[in-house]
Amino acid sequence: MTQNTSAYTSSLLRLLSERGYIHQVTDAEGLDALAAKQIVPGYIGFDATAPSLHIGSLVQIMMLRRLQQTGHKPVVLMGGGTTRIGDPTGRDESRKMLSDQTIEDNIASIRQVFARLLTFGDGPTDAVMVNNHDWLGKLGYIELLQEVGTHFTVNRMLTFDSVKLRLDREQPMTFLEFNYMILQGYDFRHLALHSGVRLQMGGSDQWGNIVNGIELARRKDGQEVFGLTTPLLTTADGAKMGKTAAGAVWLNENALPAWDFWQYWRNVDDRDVGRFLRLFTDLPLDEIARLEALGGSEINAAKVVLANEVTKLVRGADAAAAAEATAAATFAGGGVGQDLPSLACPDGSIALVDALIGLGFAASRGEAKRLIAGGGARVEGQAITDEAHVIMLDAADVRISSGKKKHGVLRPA
RNA sequence: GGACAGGUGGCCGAGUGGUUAAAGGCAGCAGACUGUAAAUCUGCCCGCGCAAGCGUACGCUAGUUCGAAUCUAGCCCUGUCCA
Repeated sequence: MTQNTSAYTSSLLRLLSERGYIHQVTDAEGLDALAAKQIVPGYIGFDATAPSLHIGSLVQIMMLRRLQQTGHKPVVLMGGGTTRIGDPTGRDESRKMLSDQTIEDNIASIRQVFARLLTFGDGPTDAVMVNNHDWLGKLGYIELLQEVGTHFTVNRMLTFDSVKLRLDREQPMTFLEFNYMILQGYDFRHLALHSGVRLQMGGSDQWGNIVNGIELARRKDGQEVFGLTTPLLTTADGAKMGKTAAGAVWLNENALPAWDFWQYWRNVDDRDVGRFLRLFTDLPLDEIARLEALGGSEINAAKVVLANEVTKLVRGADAAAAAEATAAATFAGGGVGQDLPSLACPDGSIALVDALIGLGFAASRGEAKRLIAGGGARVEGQAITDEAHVIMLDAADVRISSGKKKHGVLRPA
């Protein structure tokens, strides 16, 4: 779906299109015209199932940022109400329910990240955060059926991918989950009616849900609203973004240290560098084109830029600088950096096995031993293959490594 | 409520009484090669233990058996069809 950029007159669609955010738009010309003449309030919904979003949501967050950058108004919709139901999209099993308190806590925690990337306030293009529990929670069942239920046919609902997937796999889909798309449609209509929102954006898997909302707004209120989706973001080797060995790449600092966050971007596949720079940084396009063109091992310089820029946006400039310095000291200098995970060793000695576990490089003693036996454990850069090895510490820090990328420090307290 | 089919390690998926801590694949970890990349090849991949070994594990519970993931009964859960 790559429209030619020059066809757009609004800076919003031009920017989104140039940087690779657009997969589908319901009415590109209509939206373009609207964005060219007025402030378009646009929203994206986010789940509140965890205390932090991960980088799978970063495209959406960045899209809200682009919206604001081009003079429009971002609306962050927290799914306080819909999280109580659970989005069946992309899931082949039901998800367990969360308590109200957990959901509220999650929303508060997630909010911190948005505050870094968007400017909140009361001005016409300031971002606002809303919670759909505020209106969904008030809806009675009968009321919901009357208001919304009459505009959805089961025939149509059954054709949605999220539903078909379950049915095809002969997995259960509860009636509760089946209602998710109705509520999401209701959100759009509600925001269009009460907050002047004209655009919903989201991942390509949200297309169906978005279209539902558009139809609902049109049928109930005669309101014309628009939808836009981003391409499904996978890494060059086809994996969904945001999952790594250790788990998800969380946006919140307390869920994932800045060092690990920075490292994720530093280790991105060569083929992803340009695309990620466009999506996840504010660097100008010609600068990105230059970085992307770097060949061979020079592309590593571009990866450092990517890691720095993204970390700066999400975690702050200090975090980015510290991570870069640590990387330089650790990988180029063969020393240790401040940001590496560390373990205090007050006793003056520690078994290598315990050090590996303490630093989080191994989950059990057996795993640590296997790592050592396989030649993957290093002390001060020297591979140690003796499982019973004990490290003696004097005054200085000792550098422990698992493989080539994971490094940590033992501090003699 | 009835009939039938199922519930195996992070995921997929073999396995119908002992040689099964459970084939194979994916994911993951490490080694080699490199550029903290990809691809490829090699090793590892439940826990404790130096080890012999021990402990857990095939939906849950109770049985049959010298011995069960495999057989029996009850229960829970899921799917398909019927009411």
